[in-house]
Amino acid sequence: MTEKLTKHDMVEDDFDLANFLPFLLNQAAEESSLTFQDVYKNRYGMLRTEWRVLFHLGMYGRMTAKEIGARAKIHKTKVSRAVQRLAERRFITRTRDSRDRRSEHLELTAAGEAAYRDLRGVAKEYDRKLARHFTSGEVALLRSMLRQLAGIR
Amino acid sequence: MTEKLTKHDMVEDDFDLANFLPFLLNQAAEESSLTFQDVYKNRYGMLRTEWRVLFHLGMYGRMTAKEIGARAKIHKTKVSRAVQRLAERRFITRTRDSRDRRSEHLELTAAGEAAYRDLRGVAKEYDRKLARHFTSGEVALLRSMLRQLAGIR
DNA sequence: GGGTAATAGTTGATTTTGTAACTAACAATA
DNA sequence: TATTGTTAGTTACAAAATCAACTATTACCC
Repeated sequence: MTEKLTKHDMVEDDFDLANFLPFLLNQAAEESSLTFQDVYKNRYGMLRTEWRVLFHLGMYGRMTAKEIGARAKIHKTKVSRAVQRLAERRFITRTRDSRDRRSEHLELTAAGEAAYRDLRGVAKEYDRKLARHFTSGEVALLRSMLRQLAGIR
Repeated sequence: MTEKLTKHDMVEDDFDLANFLPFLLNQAAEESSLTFQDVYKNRYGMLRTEWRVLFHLGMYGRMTAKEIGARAKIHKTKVSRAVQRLAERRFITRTRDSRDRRSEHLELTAAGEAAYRDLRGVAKEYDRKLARHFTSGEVALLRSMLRQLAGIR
């Protein structure tokens, strides 16, 4: 006597959306961002985009808004607003390019540099904490895969 | 003659923010979401949260807004609004629980089910495409690590 | 050179999200 | 059964993201 099965009792497909990579990536990204967000938010009143801009400038040095957008894949309007706020708070300086006066070069001030170092220290610690769950080989592989998925070659 | 080095020439630290896990996770998540977003956005006019709610209902069947929020870690206000929109568009039905009239049970309509199947098919194909860059062992490890980082045990 | 297209960055309008306060229903306890 | 506390879900308002249009400047090219 075969009873009627609901659609959810039947195995229709071997694909399980709970393992869908974009879904898992988003969940992991969101979860791992939250803890760190508290730090730059509470300690420096920064938004996520601002922290990203700050860390790109801290990591690679002087560059234009466009370059930051390209590297970090942040839309130019977001970069523009983040730059405004960071400049207001004296974390960065903006200087027009003399040869192409449309663009301007952004650079960390001493205060920006200090914030960057501070946050980088926290980030380092937090990264260690996240990596602690895995072997160093696993973490290396994870980073490499994420870089590839992110389109960073 | 030791020249003055700029701060970026010096190695101050072994930690490179370009490898910061939350950063890499976000980049990978964003990149991998974009392609798929186009599908549910253009094909069904859905937002990300709506697609997520739809797929939870499609995957696990009838459940309440609260359960969806708990499983997918989506805030209740986001779920509430997604449910409203999905119900307006007749992708889901809402029926009050007779024993506890605060909560209601959500279920896919035929149209919702069709959309779910369609999108799941696209997702499956896309997942395969993403996984193609790696060995199956690598992908399995990746998923498992992401689950752990996401706090899904 | 003059006209057109392209580029860097900004601004404004519209959507979407986040936060907090709220309603309605239920539970527990005295 | 009144009192107080919880819970499911909604709503209102503020914050932020998105999208399109805009300014100013440079590049192209006839």
